[in-house]
Amino acid sequence: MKLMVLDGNSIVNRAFYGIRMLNAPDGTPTNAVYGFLAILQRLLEEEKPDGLCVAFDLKAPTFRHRQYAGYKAQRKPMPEELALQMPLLKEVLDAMGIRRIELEGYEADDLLGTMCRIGEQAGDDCVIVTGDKDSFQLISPHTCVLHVKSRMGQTETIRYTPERFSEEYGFDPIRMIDLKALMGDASDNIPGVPGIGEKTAMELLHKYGSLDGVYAALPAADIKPGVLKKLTEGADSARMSYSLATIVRDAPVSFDPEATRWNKNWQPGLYELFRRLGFQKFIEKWNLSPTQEQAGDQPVFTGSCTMQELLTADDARRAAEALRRGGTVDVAFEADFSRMVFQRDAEEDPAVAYVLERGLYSGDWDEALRLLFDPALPKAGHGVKPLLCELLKHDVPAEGWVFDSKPAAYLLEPAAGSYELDDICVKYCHFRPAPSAGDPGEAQLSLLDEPEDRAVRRAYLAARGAAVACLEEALSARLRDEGMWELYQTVELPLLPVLARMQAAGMAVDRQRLLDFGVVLDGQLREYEAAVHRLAGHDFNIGSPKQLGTVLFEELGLKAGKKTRTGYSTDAETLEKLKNAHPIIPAILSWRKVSKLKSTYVEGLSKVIGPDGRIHSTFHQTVTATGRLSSADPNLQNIPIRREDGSEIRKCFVPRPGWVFVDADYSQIELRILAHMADDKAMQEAFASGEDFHAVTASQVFGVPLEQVDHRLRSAAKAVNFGIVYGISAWSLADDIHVSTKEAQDYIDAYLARYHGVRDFMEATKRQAAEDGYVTTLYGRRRWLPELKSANFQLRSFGQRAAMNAPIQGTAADIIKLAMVRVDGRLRREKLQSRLILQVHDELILEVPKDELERACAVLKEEMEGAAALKTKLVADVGWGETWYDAKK
DNA sequence: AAACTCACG
DNA sequence: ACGTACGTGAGTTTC
Repeated sequence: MKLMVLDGNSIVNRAFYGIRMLNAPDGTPTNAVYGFLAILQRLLEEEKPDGLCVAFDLKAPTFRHRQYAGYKAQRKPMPEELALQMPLLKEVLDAMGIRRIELEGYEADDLLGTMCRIGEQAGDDCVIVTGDKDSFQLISPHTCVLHVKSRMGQTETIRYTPERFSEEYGFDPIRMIDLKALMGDASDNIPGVPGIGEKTAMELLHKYGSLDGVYAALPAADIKPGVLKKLTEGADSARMSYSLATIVRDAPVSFDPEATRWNKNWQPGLYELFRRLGFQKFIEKWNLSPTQEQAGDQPVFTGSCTMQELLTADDARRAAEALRRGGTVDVAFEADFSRMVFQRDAEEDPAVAYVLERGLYSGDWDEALRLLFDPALPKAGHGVKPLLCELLKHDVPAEGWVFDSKPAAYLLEPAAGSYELDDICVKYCHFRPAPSAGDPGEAQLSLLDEPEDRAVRRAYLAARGAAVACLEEALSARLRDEGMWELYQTVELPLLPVLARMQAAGMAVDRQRLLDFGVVLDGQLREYEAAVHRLAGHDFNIGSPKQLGTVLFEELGLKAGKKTRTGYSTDAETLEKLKNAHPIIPAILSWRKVSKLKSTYVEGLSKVIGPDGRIHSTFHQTVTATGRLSSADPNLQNIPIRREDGSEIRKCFVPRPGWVFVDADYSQIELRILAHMADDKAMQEAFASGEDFHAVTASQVFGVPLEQVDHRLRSAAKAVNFGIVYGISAWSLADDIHVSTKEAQDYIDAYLARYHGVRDFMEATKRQAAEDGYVTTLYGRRRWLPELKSANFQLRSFGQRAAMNAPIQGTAADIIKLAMVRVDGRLRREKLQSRLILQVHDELILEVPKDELERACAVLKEEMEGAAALKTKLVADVGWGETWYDAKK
């Protein structure tokens, strides 16, 4: 059988520091337990062990041979939040029916060692899961270690087999004991040989194989005199350390691998326990249900009402008339728009829901839509953008929408990831929308799986409509409380129809030109491929980083740079450094570049050209943490431009015949926002001078006259400017511009000294973020930063950088969104045919009839520059042309 | 599904 | 001491 044994203490520790603070509804901290379960769940899926057992430390004042005076004395006490969770974890494991083991006076390691020995002797394969490296000495042909690491809040495991271990350490796993005997381990209070660190210890072991080998060779060995002295003097300590580092493999336990067999043998009370802890995810994941009655966890709201089918044009007219007499009309619809439900949002009795179904309606469908989506009718819904696009396809105006719960929920929690109506309804209104039981068709919850059940679906839609009404009240109040009501009313909500119109309009593509370019790329691709294969001496898949790594770093013996988890890093930055080391490198870089252009852009874009010859991207309004839009299917916000040969793609984007593109981008909008928000006079002056901003920065920061700022100096200043916006650190700036960390720190210091307004602003922002748990933009958009409270250094640092970046990036997002609303509104008010078709973060693109060119350019520039009155005036640079490439040039 | 790489602001 | 630039989406390979 396959036996999996886990180091409970070590894993829970990793989980605690790796996962942000979580609490059960009653306030009990749960992040460590949650993290442990997340890891366990993944391991169960990936490893599919037959048996499993979790070992825990149980320290007691009894004698044990690994103990000596002061052992573990230096280890910091467990934080209270974690200590509280230990009994909880054990309770959870018991309820899950998972065996655990602990023994007075023994550490988890010893129990793991003992269990694996017994398992191996019984012919089992063992997998040890731990976050410590101590257990590496247990690795054998039948025992491997899964090492749990957490980085950037994500946990991952690395499998150490004897081969993998030897590859990394250069000696056998059992020599791990020797290594520790030499270098010691502060966290385990193993002294080792004083003065010998990891490097020296590794070197010695590589040379002499073992601790005994080192001391056997000692007198005559070619060891540096200093090291020799330390080894001689530390001999006793080394011996003692050796025995301290040796894991016990015969702890007095009666362990039977068979008794650990596990197959989801849940114990009674597991559901209740998970519910109490708020582990909804695991309840769903493992399909747990309450053992007894224990009806649903949320009150169910049915939105019960009288259904009225709309079958004829007359029905539709009458319904529209009736709806006009209520307040807001709540609309719910099927994803394919084949069925829609309209309800009056008022405490009217009896409540009526009008049902419009494509299959049942006898009149002209488009006319029905026009009647029921009358711009004069105030309407509300959830996630209505797709509906608006559909309406536009039918020439029905997308106007008169007064509320959409999806962008509202997004503003309240922009990092939530998903805003399903049911979920936010539970969250903000404390009920789950469900069909009413009294409706025709005896709607049952279980029937929800049967979409063909018309009555159930209608009732469900009615419940959704009712939910929207409740959400409007709840979310509006929350938005007001949190200072985002105006942002919602003046930016997000009005933007909705603008985005819908952009999506519906799409952007035309010169398919032939795209395909021709594809043929050119194909030729290049073959050339580069042949060159790479020839230089490698054989064929292989250049697109496989794994194979590429083997060829470069093993066969050709090039010097590997940084490593990734799974092997050698082969990204462009790494290869760039090797450019002169071997002629294969430039060929690979060229292949990569061409291959990317071909597959992502030529092929990717060709695939999504619609029957109308245009590409209709989706602009997501509820995705980014900062308030930006994102674009998908396809992503039109990452079309090449930076490199010469990539911009050929932009030449394939063309307006309809007789029209042109007008393109405008904000000049340095983020830095202008920074100058304004930080109220930094020096930076504001730099902008006011009208000179090249990065050059002025260079001049001011490095104390050089403007005329003497050369390219190198300007580049450095530009990098610092970017770094400041991203939440800078010397380490990463150094990495980016290839200078020493000290030099980078000097640049930053000089910058912040010159722009002390920026320095104060960043400090104030960080302090504010720590106090409030969130940061805001100029217009009140919020980003929550739970990472700031993390016990994990990396996560916390990330939170601080995000805290500095979000107000700037987010304010830029606010401004361009407002600009979009203004541009769209003005074009329509002035009865121009020109239309907004694309946004790329700081850039807007219009499709414009040639005779409107001048007007459109003026409108675009004015509305963009006038979108915000900053102390540092906004500047938009406008261009136009027959292709996207030409318009931006 | 996750990892890697790379396109954009 | 710790080790990352901020924000996205897509194609390919590998597990």
